[in-house]
Amino acid sequence: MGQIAAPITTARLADPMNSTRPMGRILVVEDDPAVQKALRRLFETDGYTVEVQSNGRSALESFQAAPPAVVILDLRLPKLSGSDVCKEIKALAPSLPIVVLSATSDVSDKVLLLELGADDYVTKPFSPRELLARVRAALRHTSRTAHINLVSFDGISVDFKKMEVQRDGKVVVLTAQEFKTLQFLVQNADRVIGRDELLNEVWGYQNYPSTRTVDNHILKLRQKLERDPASPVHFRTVHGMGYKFVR
Amino acid sequence: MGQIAAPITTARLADPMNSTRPMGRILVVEDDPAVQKALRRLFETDGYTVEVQSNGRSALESFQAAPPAVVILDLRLPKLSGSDVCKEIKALAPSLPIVVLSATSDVSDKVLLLELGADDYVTKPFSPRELLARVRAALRHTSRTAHINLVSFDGISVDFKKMEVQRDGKVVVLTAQEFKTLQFLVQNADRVIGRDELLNEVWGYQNYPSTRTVDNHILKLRQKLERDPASPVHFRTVHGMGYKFVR
DNA sequence: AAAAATTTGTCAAACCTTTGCCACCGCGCT
DNA sequence: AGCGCGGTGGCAAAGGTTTGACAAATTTTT
Repeated sequence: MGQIAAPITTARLADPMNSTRPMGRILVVEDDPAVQKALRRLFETDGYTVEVQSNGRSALESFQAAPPAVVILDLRLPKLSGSDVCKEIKALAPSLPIVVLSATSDVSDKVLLLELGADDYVTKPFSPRELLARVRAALRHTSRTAHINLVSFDGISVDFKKMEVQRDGKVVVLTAQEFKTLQFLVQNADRVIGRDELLNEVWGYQNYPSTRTVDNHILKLRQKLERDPASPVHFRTVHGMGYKFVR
Repeated sequence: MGQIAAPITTARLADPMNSTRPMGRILVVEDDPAVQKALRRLFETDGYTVEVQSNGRSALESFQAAPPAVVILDLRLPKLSGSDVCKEIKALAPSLPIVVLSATSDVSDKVLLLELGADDYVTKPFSPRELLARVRAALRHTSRTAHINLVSFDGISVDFKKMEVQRDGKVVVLTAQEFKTLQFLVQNADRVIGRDELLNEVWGYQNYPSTRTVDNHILKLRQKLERDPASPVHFRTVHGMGYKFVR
């Protein structure tokens, strides 16, 4: 298991670019304490919340108590075999991605994998980067439901795919964070959103700056997008509550 | 040979909004009943219509009776070898994508595949997600990029078929990796693409280098193709997000 | 109705990340 | 051994984000 012990990837920033979601919870089902520790560190460094279970039974219990966003499952498990856990979970939540860790490639039977309903598969020894990449990919796929590419209102158009905003036909340059904020607001139009919620949803659990930061970003959005930033129409503040975006 | 030794296809991004698309029919040619069952379930879950054939002969018959959108082909087959089936199909319908399931990652297989005209292949312990992704990619490939062999802009022309790039009439030599990166970018023009996504789609999972590597390749592309590499026009960086190719 | 308390707007400096670029290492091919 | 390509790590520069202070606005208390 050399590679797992390898130096962890450079502490990446919470958000792997193309998502505005907070990182999710990960359920790691693994009996080897060393691997547990390594995985925990790996994912926590990347901004996920990690829960570890050492055996199949407790994993299923934990799963039912609070379903995570992804499950990482070792096939060799005490109490209840990995395959059974996998099947159980798939029965309960078919769309929840499961990444299987297998000790060797001797499980080389594709049948097994397919039958299990696992979504992805990594053989040990695996590289931290690869596992991370697969988890990210898994998350990306499931959360891509109902994705809008383009919204426009009042001469402003927001293209989520190109990450481009135009006002009256002219491109307005937004920074990454500004864009993410905008995206979240637009996707939650008409709803009052507290600073805390924005912080959670846009900034993620990793870095939790002061609430002033939110104000600043709203400010910038108003300056860049409102016709009269002094009396904002779209980015409204709801005193004592937060902000609300209306078209 | 050098550059063309690269994998037959470049993996592609799964389409974000495939939920409403009319997914096609898939012809699965596979003799192991267990795998048959698993594959059927996998694809039907994803919305495809699946037809299964257990041997080469019946596969060809079925194929002629009603051509599917994609063929998934196991190489080890009774009656008629997978390679023959592949050749036959390619002879009848050159543009129809075929994804081959190969038992081993034997190199000779890959060469063989190229000769056969398969569009993609998946080697033995494969993950369902991966297979699904490849099928989706194959479908998109034919529907979108199949006929586009050549793209040109700003005095630069990219010939995907010949794997050749020219700038102002002069051939520019790109390495395999550079070319693949270029190809992915061009095929996803105008969209912001994160380093992670590039890593996934261009580099693949098996070797997952540092994100720095992506920067380097972009750098090279800029040096080789941009008129003024210092202020790139086509290979734009989107700070905090990734890169975006625009013509 | 004024004062006090709380919340929000605004700005620029401080701080931290990300990117561009380069030199270097290693592996496979001749 | 030499070459070329792909990958790594480091450094400086570029660019963004966060903070903290204070003004302005709003609500709550006297």
